[in-house]
Amino acid sequence: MNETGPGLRADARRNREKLVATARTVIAERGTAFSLDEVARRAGVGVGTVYRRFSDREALVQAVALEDFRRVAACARAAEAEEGTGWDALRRFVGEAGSDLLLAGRLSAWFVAAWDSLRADPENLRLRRSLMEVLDRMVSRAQQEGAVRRDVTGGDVALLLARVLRPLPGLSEGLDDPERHLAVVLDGLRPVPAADPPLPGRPPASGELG
Amino acid sequence: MNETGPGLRADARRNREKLVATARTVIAERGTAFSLDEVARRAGVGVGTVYRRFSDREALVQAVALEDFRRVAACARAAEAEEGTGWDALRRFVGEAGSDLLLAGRLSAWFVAAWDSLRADPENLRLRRSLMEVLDRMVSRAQQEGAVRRDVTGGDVALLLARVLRPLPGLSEGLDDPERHLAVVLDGLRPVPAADPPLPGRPPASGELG
Amino acid sequence: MNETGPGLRADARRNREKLVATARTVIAERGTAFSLDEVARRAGVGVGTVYRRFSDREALVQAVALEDFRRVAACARAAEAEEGTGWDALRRFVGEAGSDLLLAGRLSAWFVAAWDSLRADPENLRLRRSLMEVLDRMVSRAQQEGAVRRDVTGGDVALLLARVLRPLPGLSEGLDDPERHLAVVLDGLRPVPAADPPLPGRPPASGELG
Amino acid sequence: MNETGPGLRADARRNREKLVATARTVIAERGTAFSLDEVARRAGVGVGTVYRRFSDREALVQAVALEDFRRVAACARAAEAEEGTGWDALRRFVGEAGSDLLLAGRLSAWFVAAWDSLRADPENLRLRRSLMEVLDRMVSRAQQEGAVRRDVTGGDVALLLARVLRPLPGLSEGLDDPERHLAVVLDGLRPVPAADPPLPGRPPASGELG
DNA sequence: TATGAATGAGGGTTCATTCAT
DNA sequence: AATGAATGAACCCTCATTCAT
Repeated sequence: MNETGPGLRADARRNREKLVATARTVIAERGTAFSLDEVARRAGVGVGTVYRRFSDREALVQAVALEDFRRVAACARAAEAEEGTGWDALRRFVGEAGSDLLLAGRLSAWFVAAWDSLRADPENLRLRRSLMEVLDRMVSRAQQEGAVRRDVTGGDVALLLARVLRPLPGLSEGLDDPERHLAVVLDGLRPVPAADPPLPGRPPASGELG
Repeated sequence: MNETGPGLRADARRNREKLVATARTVIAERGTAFSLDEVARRAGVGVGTVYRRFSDREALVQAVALEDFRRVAACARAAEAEEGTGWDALRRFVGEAGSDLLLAGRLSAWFVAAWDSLRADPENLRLRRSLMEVLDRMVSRAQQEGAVRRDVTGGDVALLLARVLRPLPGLSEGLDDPERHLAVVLDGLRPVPAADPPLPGRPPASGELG
Repeated sequence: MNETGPGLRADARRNREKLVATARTVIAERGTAFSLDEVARRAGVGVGTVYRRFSDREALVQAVALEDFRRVAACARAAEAEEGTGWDALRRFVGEAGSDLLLAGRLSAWFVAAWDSLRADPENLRLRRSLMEVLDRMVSRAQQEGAVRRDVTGGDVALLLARVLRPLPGLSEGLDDPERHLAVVLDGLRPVPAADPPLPGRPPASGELG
Repeated sequence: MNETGPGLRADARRNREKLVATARTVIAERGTAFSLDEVARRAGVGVGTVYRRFSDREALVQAVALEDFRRVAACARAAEAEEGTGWDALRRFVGEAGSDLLLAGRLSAWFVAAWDSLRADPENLRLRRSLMEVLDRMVSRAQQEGAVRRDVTGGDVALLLARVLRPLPGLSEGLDDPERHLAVVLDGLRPVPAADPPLPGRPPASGELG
């Protein structure tokens, strides 16, 4: 059900891609309460085609999330490879998540909701693991550079991104500005002046998320 | 449809309260995909009674959100009245939102979804305005105290709370720790060392949220 | 889901009865491939009403089978009580199954298909047990009277009835005459002249069917 | 659509045969609720191929029934030719129907359901006529031998076989033993002691079935 | 006023059938 | 000729909402 390779006929692959893209849009609009019929209609195909490609609703959601994770993971790897410091890499990644990657980021964040079934997919698992490893390395380097407080982990970054990137539905245009609030969070990750108490709770291990 | 006053017969009011409380529980369990039948059953009344009290599904959700907003607003007023500094008040309010107010906070955050229809209800409007005024005052005082960066508003605080408090569904037990991440956000609100760039975007005016 | 008692409102009970009766007809026409929508339409109610009374398709089938089993069991008890010999009771029961009970008999026979789920219903279990006990007694008595061959059991009678009563779909009118073939079977149950070999296979114990 | 002759390319004929054989198996497993996709998949061809060979679902079912009728008819002719008496031929035929021919018998019995459309196919018509003629001859001879009651016809035998051979779905393993009950029926065809009343109803003329 | 029965639109899913490759 | 992708009607079932009791 996750055929993406060249095994698919050209038109079938086009349809599949159209479906995933349409699903992303519809989901962004309607949230999890989207309807497969609507996706099919707006993609210009019959419902049957949706079911030929995706065994069920869940599978379609997974496919969207998978594509998003791919982009996010690629972006993280690029930031790590091309930036000179851990902090710069982290800042670039978070920045891109909030602007260029916004939609992708929102959706993969949103679909953390499907965590259980996502976990089942091998490629998804691999992607999440890889993403967590990159984030952990970025955070560690930035901590050694003295640029990030020592009591956070890559997992914290992932979860904070997920929290902030999800859309706040119902807000009037322009109010839902995740970039702005990501910047606040980024500053919250800086080393703290002595006065403030350390973070409560337990830092999430990357294995728990990846 | 939102009669809460003494105009209601005693048993009718009891039913109404039971329904709102049950709805809160059911919504917390099932998310937005809860069913009115289940609420009615678990409240021990017929569906008809739900409709006598709440014109439709939306109205019930609003009623729950309203009660939550009331608690949140009361908490903010108490923090403002009882704490010596704006920063202490802000910290206390955010802290309570993450612990004591957690459920209420999550729900009201969740129901930001119903923002448009919530706006219609006069009491809700009043509550939100009042909450926003308190938050704005807290932030202003804390900024004058030099405890909070100058480029944020009470609206930023409200939105950041909403973002962080919403549950991250699908996480394994213990991973979804909003208190921890509220602490990061709180630190992000502190005045920043000169190096970091100012927040991007536009500060939300309290009127846009209240 | 099997409320038949007085707990049901009068109109609700009327609807329930109409639904079971309609279902019996539709099933007789279409076989197991009948549609709930058609049952609802022909009963003059909405689909929702079907689902309010019967948790699912299976439950409706069970309800039909249950009513049929009730009639069949009652008929067997009457035959046993009112006929002077085991053979007469057996002959009367089989005869009634083929004429008066025809439809009921066919359906309960047909719905042996749902054996597994039917087994789950306590009343159904009780009815089938009771029916098997009566049949076993009839056969035993008739065997002692020398009227029935000694190598058959009440279970054989039940299975033979089930086989012969099911409709032979597609036959032109008048060709599907189960009464005629029940008479052949009844004669086949008579003690056999010495020459013929005994029945092959193993006699079914009544416990296996009841 | 029923090309079986040499007009078909070798691979096409192989496909056709594979499809009929697979269909028989799948139908035996799933009953009438089988799906063409499953047949195609298990036969190792595309659905399109099914439709190239069989105009629709019905036609495939007919093809299966046809092959079965062929076997049954051949078996009847062999019994008639090789047995010394009409009774022996009849007994052998019925016995083989219950053992060797069991599956074929069940299926053709099952597909009496498709009687109407079967009637349309010329080969099927010819086969059924031929089978009925053989059965009528067997019964007549056996009646002249004094081995079979005078009030039954070949059509009765055909219908009784159809009734008894159809599977009783839902029975636990071993309970559905058609051989045993065919033996009862065979005994029921014997001449009856004077006491019993003659068969009710009207003997089916072979023309009505063939 | 409270109850819960009835309604029917709508969503998920399957599958016979058609058609582009 | 074979393949399997696409289509869409039909079915099961749920649930918000209305209405008779």
